[in-house]
Amino acid sequence: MAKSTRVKIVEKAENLLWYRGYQATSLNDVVSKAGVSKGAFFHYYPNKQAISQDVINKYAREQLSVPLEKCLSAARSPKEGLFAWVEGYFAGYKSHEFKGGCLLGNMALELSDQNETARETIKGHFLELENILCSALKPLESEGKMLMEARQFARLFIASVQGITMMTKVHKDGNRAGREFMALAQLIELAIKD
Amino acid sequence: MAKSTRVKIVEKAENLLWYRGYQATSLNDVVSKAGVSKGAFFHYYPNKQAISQDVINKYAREQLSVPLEKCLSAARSPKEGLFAWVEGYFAGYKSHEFKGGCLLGNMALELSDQNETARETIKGHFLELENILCSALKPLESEGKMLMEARQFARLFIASVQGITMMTKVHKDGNRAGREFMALAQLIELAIKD
DNA sequence: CCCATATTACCGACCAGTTGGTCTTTTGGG
DNA sequence: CCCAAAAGACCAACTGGTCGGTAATATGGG
Repeated sequence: MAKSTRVKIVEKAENLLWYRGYQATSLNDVVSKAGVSKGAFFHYYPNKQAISQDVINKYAREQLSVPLEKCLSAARSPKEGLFAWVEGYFAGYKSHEFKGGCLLGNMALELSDQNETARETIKGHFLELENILCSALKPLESEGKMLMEARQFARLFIASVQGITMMTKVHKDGNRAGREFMALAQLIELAIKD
Repeated sequence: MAKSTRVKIVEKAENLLWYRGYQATSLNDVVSKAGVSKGAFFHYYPNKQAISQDVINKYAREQLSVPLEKCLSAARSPKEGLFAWVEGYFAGYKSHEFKGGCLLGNMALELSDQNETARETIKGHFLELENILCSALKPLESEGKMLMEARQFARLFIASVQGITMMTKVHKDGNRAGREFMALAQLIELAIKD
């Protein structure tokens, strides 16, 4: 079955918002690249903000929380789950030649000060990631295996992932990126005992 | 002496680029807020890119590398220098109500994929910070006080600062921000022995 | 089953406003 | 008088969004 107009729009919008950002993505771009008319776009979405919200939610779910949960539940221990996730995230990023980075992080910096509702949405997604990590790490904390409070570690981990994603986008160097993500693994190693 | 037109332009441009980003800052805004004419602007700068480069360089020097070097050289040890810098950075950020974040990081995400020369400029500034940190930490490495390679730690530190700055911009919560920056201090504590 | 009536999906010209940038003109100190 | 500095009118291209209209699809009574 052919892709519905709505799906064509949201997929192209995700792609453009991811790789160009909010301001640099024009609705004309979205509709022409998606092969639909301006009218069709405004039939489904009232404005640019609305589709951006949709895209942010879709991205956070499909690219972040679902994979993270999958890694954590599939692994034999939270620590191994984290390693697996870092590896997968790095591989995916590398396969895109370190372009785009994390849509959620990009939108976070571009929109947080300009659009309060976007900020709230993004904040919610980051909190969800934090909670997913926390609920996986809490057991370790009770066993005394955490060298840092679980929640504190979760926050530092998320921030480091975002920071490393940024640095990798700037440097666009595979070797360096590898070492950068290795440092992330070292952080896990430092903070969680076996 | 009164501020020269050039200075008025660059200061206002820095302010707008910092708090709104590249695309969201229009030259009309810059000139009207700076109280100068369009003609005056284009007398000093050939285009928007050029002044953005100037602003990025000014910011990286005045807000990042100079303060970092000052903290490291004033402290009794690199570790204490880092703590002092984190504290100062946090205090400055807080006094702006966690708005804007780090101009260099903002531009990194917004421009790295759109403008190769901007990317190179930003990359250079991040490398400089890395080198400043490295040269301060190398001695500790020889003394066996580093639990992580000095360069590796420097990179993780810079990335974490960027990530935490991002998270703080999103959450805009003073208590949370304090804990977030505390985690940064813990990272230093974990990686450097006394 | 047929067909009138709604409803939804879609089209693309068009709108006012803004953008980065150009060009001619004016100003005023040395 | 000269010329760097400054002014601001102006421009084509583009922006997000509107609008009047058409085509396709459901719906439901006779």
